[in-house]
Amino acid sequence: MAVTIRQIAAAAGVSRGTVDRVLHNRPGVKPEIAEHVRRIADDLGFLPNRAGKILASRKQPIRVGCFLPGVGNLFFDDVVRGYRRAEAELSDFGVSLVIKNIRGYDAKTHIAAISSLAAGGCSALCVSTIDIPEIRRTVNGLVDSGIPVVAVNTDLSHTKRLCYVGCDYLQAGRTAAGLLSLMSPREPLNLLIATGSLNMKGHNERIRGFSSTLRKKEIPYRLVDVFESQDNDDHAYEMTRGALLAHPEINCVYIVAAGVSGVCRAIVELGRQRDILVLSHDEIEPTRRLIRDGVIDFTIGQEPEEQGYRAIQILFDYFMSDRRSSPKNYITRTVIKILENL
Amino acid sequence: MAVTIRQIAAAAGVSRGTVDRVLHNRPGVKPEIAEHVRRIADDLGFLPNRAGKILASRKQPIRVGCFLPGVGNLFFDDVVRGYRRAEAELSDFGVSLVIKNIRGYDAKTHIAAISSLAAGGCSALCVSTIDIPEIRRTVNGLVDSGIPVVAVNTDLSHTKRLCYVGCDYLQAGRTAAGLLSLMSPREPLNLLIATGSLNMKGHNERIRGFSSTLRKKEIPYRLVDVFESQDNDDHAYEMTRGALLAHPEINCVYIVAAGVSGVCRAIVELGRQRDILVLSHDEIEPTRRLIRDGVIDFTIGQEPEEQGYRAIQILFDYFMSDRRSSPKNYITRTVIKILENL
DNA sequence: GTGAAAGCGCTAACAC
DNA sequence: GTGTTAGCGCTTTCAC
Repeated sequence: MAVTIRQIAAAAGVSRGTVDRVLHNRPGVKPEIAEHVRRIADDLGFLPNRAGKILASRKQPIRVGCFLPGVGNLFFDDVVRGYRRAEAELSDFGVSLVIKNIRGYDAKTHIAAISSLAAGGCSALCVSTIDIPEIRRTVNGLVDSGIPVVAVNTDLSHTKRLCYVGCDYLQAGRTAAGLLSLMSPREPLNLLIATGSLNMKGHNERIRGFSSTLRKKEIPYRLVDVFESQDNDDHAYEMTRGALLAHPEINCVYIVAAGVSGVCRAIVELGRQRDILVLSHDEIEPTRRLIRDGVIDFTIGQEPEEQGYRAIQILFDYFMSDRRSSPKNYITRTVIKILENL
Repeated sequence: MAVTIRQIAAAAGVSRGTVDRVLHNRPGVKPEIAEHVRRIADDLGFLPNRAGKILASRKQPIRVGCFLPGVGNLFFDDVVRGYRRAEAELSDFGVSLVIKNIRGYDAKTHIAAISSLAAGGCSALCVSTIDIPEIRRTVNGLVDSGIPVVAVNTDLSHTKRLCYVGCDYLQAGRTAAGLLSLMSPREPLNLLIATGSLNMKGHNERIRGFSSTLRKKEIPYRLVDVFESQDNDDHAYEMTRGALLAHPEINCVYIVAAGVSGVCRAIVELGRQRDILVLSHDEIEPTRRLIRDGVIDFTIGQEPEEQGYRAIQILFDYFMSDRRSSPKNYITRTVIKILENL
């Protein structure tokens, strides 16, 4: 049986209260006693028991605020599912969530929402937002005021966020190209890239990974056109249609982010789904349907549910370790999905 | 705050002890009172708090015995890793493991090992074994004597095992073929199949899924040869070498189970790695190396670590729910791995 | 500064 | 049959 705080107290000849004070670096213990207790705890290899900790700490429940721009973006539904699953598992341990789901990428709106979560009494935050200076400042401010923040799905570079939980965008792009190269196309690739936004670092990294791997594998390709869908299917449809009509030689469409339905609608309407290779990222229901319908050949996923789930687990562990743990980034796997393993 | 056993006791005008007895269907409570308490518990939506339960139940720690034939089979190392990770996470909750790792598939040895785990005071078992009558009988006997058994990686058909935690072999085979079909080979496939054993249901299911999907996709193929590696690399090497020499037209090798290193050694030695498509299952270190070396084109994995981890979690939840939960099978994902997403 | 004690929610041993 | 009580390991409050 593992060593308990009681045994340490007995061995050190002090009370359990004192041991607890020492172990939590709380004031009110004579330095020499503190040192003595610390030594004994170390010698005995003391590791606090989580079950006891959890039960006792129910008096200070943990409220986690989750911010995400998921309205109108099915992708985030899976992240929320992960959040909720973690909440269900940890609710008995005193964890509850407040989820703030908004639409779009307006910086002011994001800052206001994040700040209001913090003001609303959350003990920690999970945020999926844009990596720009104003937001980084906001996040740093929150961390300074004692609210740990986990960056979910999109990292916040050079901030004091606790850690990043999300995918490796570069690897995702590389994987798309790697799989494409295995398919050893007969003719040179005439490529149309439909990205989400050229302002989104993740999207650009996917493209960078994609093209660098194509070059490395010496796959001949020509980039015919690139456009931004702005996460809007109608817009994506128009742009795709225009590009395909203007450039009938296009034989491969790489959908980097949202807009999948729009892009594919154009492809199908022009009767090109048989002769155009279509690759995409992420795995929402419309994407799955398009794979089943034979329009999309494969998609590269990033385990969004796992991202939400892990972020909460990491925060919980962090609190349970007295905010001492300094968790590592958690990078979800790059998942290849084709019809058969959907 | 959730409703506690105390509140039920108060509401029902009885003691906490009585409530506990009712909730656990223990004898010694007048039926009408029991009914009354049950009603109140339902009305209040009582859900026992896991933290409390866990702490209290440390007096009866849970010992799980894990049996697997993993000696000499790297695949099982990952399953064990999953077992150990679950143990580490749950050790504070009173869970400990006894892992019995043996070599080979001799039925008598398996039965002896499994029985000895049960006799050794385990409260539950995880077993990866062969699905044959003698073993099914043994498992049923254990379950009858009150030891729940989870079938890990290989199901035990028509037994009283709690549930199956493992992959979908049929889907794995289908996915291999699906990906192969995306690679749209220029010439008809002349196929060599290297299976583990024709006695292993899982291996056969992979082959069945594989060939049915090839047919469905109308990929022209001819099965040139099939052999059993018996999980032995040297034997696999000899057989592969013989087949390739006898049939130089072979242009695709499907490695269904262990023996990957042996098969690939023959391919490389004969200088055929450039012109033969090589697909495999599972993802052990030699397989990864062979993918990096460009010998294997892709492999289909089954998340073995997740299997071990989940099996323990499921058993723990089962005990925490007073053995009432009757868990569902847990099927791990069919994972496609290529060089870029290894 | 330090010890003693109460309590988190649940279980089980022991009274009556 | 039922109530009471003593923990599980930890935190925190209140005395001294």
